Amino acid sequence: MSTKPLTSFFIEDILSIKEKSQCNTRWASNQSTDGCALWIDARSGQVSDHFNLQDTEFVARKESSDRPFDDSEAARGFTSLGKQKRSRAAFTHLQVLELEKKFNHQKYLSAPERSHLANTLRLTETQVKIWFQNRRYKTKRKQATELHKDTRKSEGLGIEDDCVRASLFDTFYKSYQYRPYLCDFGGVWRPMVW
DNA sequence: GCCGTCAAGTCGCCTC
DNA sequence: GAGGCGACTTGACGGC
Repeated sequence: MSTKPLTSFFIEDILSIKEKSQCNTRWASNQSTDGCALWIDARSGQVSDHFNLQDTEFVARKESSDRPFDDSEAARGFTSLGKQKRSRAAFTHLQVLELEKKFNHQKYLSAPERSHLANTLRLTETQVKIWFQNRRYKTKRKQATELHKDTRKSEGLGIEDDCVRASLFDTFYKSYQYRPYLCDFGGVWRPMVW
């Protein structure tokens, strides 16, 4: 594998990817304009070979090589009790990046959009669906935590508007839950202000 | 060893 | 009844 010096451009990208995705720090990627990507060891600062985005096998080989793999039962996906081990797919940084980009643009996908994204990222439609489901729930939980913090901060100061607004949003959210495609938040996902 | 993260599993609900 | 949703829970994994 050839290596190239790390430019400041890539350092910035690695930092932003690390902050955004909170994935492990070993590999970060940057898509270049010619549809290829550079894979960078974030610890050593070395850049790997240029490879085409379609070559996801490269990614799989690279990531699986990070872990020792032997012929034991565990390596074949079985526990000592003979039960099949549950697998946990780790999406590549590039996949997460694209999913995040799409999520920032729209919080719900139609079936064709999901299918297209799944094909583009070489994931299954179910994986894309579950990723969006989990991502929405994560966002909601984060918002709830922050609201709870704000509420505690403003307690006793007569600041109740936010709570009223949150309550209205909650009502809207519940009615919107099963009709997700009827509403477009216009890019930024936040509580609606009536 | 504990803890946080995250993909996937489960359950109950809703729409069509 | 199928398929999608939110609201959890579970289990694998990595960081400390």
